[in-house]
Amino acid sequence: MLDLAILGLLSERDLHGYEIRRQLREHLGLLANVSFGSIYPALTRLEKAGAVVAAEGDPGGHGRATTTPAPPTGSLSGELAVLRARRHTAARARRGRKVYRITDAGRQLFAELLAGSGATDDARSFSLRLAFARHLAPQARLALLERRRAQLVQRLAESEESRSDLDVYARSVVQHTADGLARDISWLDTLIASERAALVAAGSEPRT
Amino acid sequence: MLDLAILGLLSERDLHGYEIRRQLREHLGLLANVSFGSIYPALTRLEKAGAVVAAEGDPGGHGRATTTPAPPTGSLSGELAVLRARRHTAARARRGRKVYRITDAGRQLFAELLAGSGATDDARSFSLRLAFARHLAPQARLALLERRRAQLVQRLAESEESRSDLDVYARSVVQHTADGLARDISWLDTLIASERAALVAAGSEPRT
DNA sequence: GTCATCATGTAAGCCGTTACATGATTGC
DNA sequence: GCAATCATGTAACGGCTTACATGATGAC
Repeated sequence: MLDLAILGLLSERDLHGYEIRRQLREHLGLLANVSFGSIYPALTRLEKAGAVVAAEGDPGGHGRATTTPAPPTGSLSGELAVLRARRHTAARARRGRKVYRITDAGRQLFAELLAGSGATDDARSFSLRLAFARHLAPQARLALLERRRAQLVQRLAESEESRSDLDVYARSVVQHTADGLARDISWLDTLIASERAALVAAGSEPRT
Repeated sequence: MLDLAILGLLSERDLHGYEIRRQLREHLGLLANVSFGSIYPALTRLEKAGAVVAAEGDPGGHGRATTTPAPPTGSLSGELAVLRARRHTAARARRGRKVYRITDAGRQLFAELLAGSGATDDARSFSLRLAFARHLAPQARLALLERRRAQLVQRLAESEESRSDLDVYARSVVQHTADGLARDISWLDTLIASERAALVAAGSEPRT
């Protein structure tokens, strides 16, 4: 889950750990309070797995040529980010600030996590995927939404079948949860509808 | 969190682990899929802490007098539960089925967890507390609701202040989340209002 | 006689947290 | 020179999950 978020952010621009956290907690409210104790190990893990590479942020003038000597393959925004990050620090050595760049393998991993054969169960995981849905093929996007919808419908059904001998408070909680499910479902319905419309507009047949 | 749930269920009737799980996943949809690997260790922990005592469910006729020889202190429902559990098995030894009963220490722990000086942060924890709010003093109940309300209001404010350069999907997620927060807040408002009304009806001043 | 359900437990591991330790840079 | 913020990391631990191991009972 964290991996997905990190790769998602990195697939837009190169970032260092501290920045990643900021984006996570401001930008997306989802993973509101992920801590450094989470992020840094995650980055290390991803680096070992070859999903990202780290470039030391100018540690004294002897170059940022750690692994990738700035390949021209579409990473213009990445280079800009590095510059931006270095901007108001001029050329000073700002402590080993490691700027991470996603690799091709990383992009592939990201795609896999996003498509997510692995359990889409929880709300956070789904929200996160949806937040990055832009990187998904239209059909995959639609599939994601529909899978989620099916889950919620099922849960709603289950919650309805056992409205038993609860007291006021428990009942209120259960009811509110059910209402929330219904609301989520109709939200998904609008999203699904607009995805369908987009698919139709693009010319292909959107039948499930 | 699990401890709270378990103690809450046990404070209503004596139960064995398997039953606890059932109640959790049917009754309350909250902790939908807690697994045995969670529950049994939790029970063991609680037993060690003296919060519950276990009575072997008739393991051959040599008595269920493990720790408490059925004290007359209000545990009538507990005894009934044991009988109910044994009912359709007649007098057969149904494998060491451990029926747990909450102790006075357990009730106290339950009260503490319910009042919750410890972080009320997450939705699950709050919902769980509210579901057991019946066991709370009216003022504590109100305090719980208002604390939660304050949290949500703050989160909503934070989410509003950073509606930045997100794409359609991310924006939709953020917006939907914010809507959910607003909805939760107005739900809490109705609950708070009815708690206030109850307090007034009971004769005391509900200021704060 | 075998399958579903009831029933309890252990072990390994994931994913994340808090707390700790360190240090550089900027602004006052 | 001191505090706030930026920046990275480690260690210990918490809570829950999955998978595994075991066995009794009842229904068909």
